[in-house]
Amino acid sequence: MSEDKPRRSEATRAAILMAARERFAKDGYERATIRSIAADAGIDPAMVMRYYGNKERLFAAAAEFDLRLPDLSAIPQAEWGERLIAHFLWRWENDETMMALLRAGVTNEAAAERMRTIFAAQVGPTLFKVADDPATVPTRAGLLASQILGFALCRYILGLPPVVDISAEEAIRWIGPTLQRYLIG
Amino acid sequence: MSEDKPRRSEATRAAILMAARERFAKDGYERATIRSIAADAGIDPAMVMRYYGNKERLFAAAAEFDLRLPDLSAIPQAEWGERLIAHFLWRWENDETMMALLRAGVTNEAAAERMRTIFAAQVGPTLFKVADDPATVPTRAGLLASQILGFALCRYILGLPPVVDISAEEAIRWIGPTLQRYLIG
DNA sequence: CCTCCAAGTCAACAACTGTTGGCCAACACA
DNA sequence: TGTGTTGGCCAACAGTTGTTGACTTGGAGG
Repeated sequence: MSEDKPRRSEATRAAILMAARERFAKDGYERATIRSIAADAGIDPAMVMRYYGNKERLFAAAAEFDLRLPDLSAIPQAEWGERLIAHFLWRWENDETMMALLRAGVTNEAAAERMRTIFAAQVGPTLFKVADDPATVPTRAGLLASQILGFALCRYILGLPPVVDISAEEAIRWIGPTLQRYLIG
Repeated sequence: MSEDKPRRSEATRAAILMAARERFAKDGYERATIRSIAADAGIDPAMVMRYYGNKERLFAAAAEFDLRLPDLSAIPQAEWGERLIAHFLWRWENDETMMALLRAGVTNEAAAERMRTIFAAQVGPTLFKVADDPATVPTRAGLLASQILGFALCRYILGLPPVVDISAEEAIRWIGPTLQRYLIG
């Protein structure tokens, strides 16, 4: 009545979600069409609507994301910066949800709002737990995000040649100290 | 014959270009429609086609951009980082072409290619002129771009609250040293 | 056997897109 | 006066989009 009990089959439901994440990551929000997502999942476009209602809610479901930030209190303070950039490098290359979120967030306000929420809910608390001066945490978290997102933007989305060519070890050696300074400098 | 001599009126031609830059900056490439641009310019959509041929070429014209990088050899080396971030902050807030380029570059391959070209043609040479070791210039330029673009992304596009709230002076004090290290560290 | 219902397909809708070609008004010049 | 030419508008095209509702299938339960 109040909440309809929709028909469902977990298998195709998951297939839709996977295809959606791929398309949103590759094409962004507007160019990823319901039809292309359905084709990738091997089903009819109408199924996508039946399972997720509309495109906006499909994106919301596909963009559910956990940064899986490490517990900094279990890591020597001197290694925080390097561990963080290494973590994000690995995360970015093994979960296309981040790419979907960033590509969509640049042109779609709802996706941008989602990124802000994830940032506030996951980055903030991680830093607060180990902060000397809580008052500076938001600024430090923001600067952290700016360097990490900027590197990902240049490397995975814009494909700036010199940034693409940087090895993982080099990236850690260059960017680790930057994050370190933003965290405790 | 071979090349048609199109009808033109510099006034409306410029109005179209200005409206296009605004729309591309606000909406990105796919959501900025010829019709909305024409409406902003107060003319008929067909005029846009007559003056610029098609959407892709209109964007190419609207995304013509000069970073106006300062000549580092005329600045004390110790100030390079702060001067650069201050310059970009000012540039970003006074020319929406950068926003148009970034918003479009994230979902449109031609726009991304344009950003790569601008980067290679304007950032590389500026650093080469004052470099000790030319071999490291591309990497340094790439890291520079990652921090600057990342900050702009968080501040002007995603609108992460703590990054939006940072004052210009704070931004210069935090990010200047980062760029300094990427340049000569 | 029949019945029922979830799972899925099909065809169409209205809106919007980039793009095209024909038409009109005004002015320049002979 | 007539004749181009320039700058602009209008209406329509073909294709694509998100979305909807009616139809078909296939298996489980009686």
